[in-house]
Amino acid sequence: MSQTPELPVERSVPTSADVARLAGVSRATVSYVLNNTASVRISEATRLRVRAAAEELGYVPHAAARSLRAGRTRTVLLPTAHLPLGPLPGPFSDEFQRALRRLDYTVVQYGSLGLEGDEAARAWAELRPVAVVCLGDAEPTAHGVEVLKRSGARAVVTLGPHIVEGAHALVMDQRAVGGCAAAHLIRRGRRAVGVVVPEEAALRPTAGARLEGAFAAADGTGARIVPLTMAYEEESAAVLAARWRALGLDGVYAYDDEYAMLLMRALQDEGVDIPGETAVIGAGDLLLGRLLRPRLSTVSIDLVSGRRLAELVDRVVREPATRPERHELMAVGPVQRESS
Amino acid sequence: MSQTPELPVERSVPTSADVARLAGVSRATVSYVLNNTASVRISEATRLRVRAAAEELGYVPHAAARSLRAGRTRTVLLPTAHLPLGPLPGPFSDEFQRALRRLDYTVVQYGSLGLEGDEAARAWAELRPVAVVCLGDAEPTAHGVEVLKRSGARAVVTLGPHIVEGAHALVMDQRAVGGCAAAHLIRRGRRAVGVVVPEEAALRPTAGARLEGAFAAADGTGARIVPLTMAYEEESAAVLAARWRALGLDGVYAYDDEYAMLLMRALQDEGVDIPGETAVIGAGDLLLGRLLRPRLSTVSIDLVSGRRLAELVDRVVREPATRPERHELMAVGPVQRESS
DNA sequence: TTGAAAGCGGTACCAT
DNA sequence: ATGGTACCGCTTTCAA
Repeated sequence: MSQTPELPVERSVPTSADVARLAGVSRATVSYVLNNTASVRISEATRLRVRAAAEELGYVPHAAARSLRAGRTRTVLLPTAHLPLGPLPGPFSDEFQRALRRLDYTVVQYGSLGLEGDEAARAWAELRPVAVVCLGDAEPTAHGVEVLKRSGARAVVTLGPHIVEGAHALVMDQRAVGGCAAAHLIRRGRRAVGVVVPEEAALRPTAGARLEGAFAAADGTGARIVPLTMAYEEESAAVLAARWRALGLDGVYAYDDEYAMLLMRALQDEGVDIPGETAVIGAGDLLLGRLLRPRLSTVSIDLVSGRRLAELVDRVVREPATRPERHELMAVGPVQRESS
Repeated sequence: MSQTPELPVERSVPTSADVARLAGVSRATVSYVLNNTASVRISEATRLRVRAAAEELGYVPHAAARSLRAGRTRTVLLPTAHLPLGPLPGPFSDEFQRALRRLDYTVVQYGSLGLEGDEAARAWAELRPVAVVCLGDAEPTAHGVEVLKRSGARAVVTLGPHIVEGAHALVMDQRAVGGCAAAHLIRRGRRAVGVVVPEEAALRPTAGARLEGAFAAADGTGARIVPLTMAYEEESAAVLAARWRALGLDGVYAYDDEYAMLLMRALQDEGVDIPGETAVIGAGDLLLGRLLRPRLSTVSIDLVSGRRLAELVDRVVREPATRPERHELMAVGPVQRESS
């Protein structure tokens, strides 16, 4: 408190009025210049004065004031329950964000960790996003969608497994993943197929859909599906592996590659031959799956490009009359390696 | 710009004035009731009427209007270049966010993908966050910090490797990670230690700091450090492995566990004995590292709890006079397994 | 070419 | 116990 020359610490934040004063013009002029408003012609001299003043003051426009006045935002909200975006690969979200930014949206990710259902939707609605894109975890309820729409959201898009009533759904059907995995195992002659369902709560929606898909794939083939719960921990995998032979399974789809790698190692430690005794398949086609021996079979999940999803969002925003559609955003296919 | 195609469906978003009208009270009263303003006493009957009206209309307050009036937000901005949060483990960020929410902040992650340096800082400043916490990637420049402060940010916290001038820095020194890894290898008798530097641009800051730490650890020990670039792809690892013997290294610290697993497999395929011929160590203590054989040695990175970091942020926000400090937020330690 | 002024949706002070 | 009202910072008619 005594050494530095008393900086007026609480110097107030510069507003467009400050810029106007310094440049000797009106606030309106400042707005015109800084926004390059095409419908108004401002002399070059004035433009320079305004720009210089803004620069000197370190003026940054106030987004809240701007959107309050405009009556709408360009905010696209991505709610996330779990931080590393649920079941989506990194490159996809990167591309998605870039594309949205190029379309002049402000992409904001809102961590909804402590919030439940409708409470979360309310919190999102307070920000008046023009669109809400739910990437897998953090699904909105039907009522939540209603709240968002009422608050001005022109597009509520869900990539989750279910169609949420009222949402302009772009459905990414996780059932296809489970179906593909189970079908692959059955095609290769397995008749008793375990399906790992992670205990982690955040993965439940995805896991449930994948399991559902596995059941559907087994339907009418004579093969049976056995759900198995497991946590992402070595011990949990070991416990499951210990009772493996009692289960009498000859194949297992282990939710995703990480769970599959974990389980496969536990089974090997238990002396289970893979794929002889039990075939193993994961999902996601992680690079690391190729490092184990035997190499891990997997289900590759190709998403539509982030760019295309961004364009879809943009279209719905501009024409909210668009009927909720069901776009297929995901292409899945089995990748057979050595574990199946 | 003509963009409102007069949709009849465009029922306007309910405001507190609508609620007031429906409840037959003034806007002030609505505000008092909905915010439970302690300094004002409202009759129970009125409260009920207001609440019912708000409910019926599906009223959600407008965050922008509120913070415009308040003159400040409770927004904590987490800029992220890469979407799944940079080099931080998931549980940490989860906890951090939860804790901030409990302290009544609104946590918003802002994807800064297409933005460069000062441009990014400007974009963040438009949101008038009360605090900005940079979690590793997306470091602000000194000028960026200045812009943020001027725009009203009370705390600019960086967890990156460098102290940014003006930022209330809580430094997470990634150099310690590299130092720990290198020291471990040297302690175990290795004299020529490779350090993998990922080619991925997003990892550069972290990787650079870790490399720097490795150099420092080798200093004066007679051991030498050899930087090696590698991309996160099987082929890149194979290329590196192919010229391994020519490099004459007897140890390698491979940035993190994922790179380490990739490289280790490539080396094994090349016939390099691990750890006999070359010791390998990663960082991050991933579960998957234990699944390979030999089991991967690693550097465990324990962060201060997210809760504590949240409390630090809160303190700086409430007492911005707090001198920029250098907190040690990270505790690292070697975890020796079989690969070293 | 520029300025004055009316709001956007809330909040909080001051009356009543 | 409530209502009236003046703002917050910015955009955008409408006039000059």
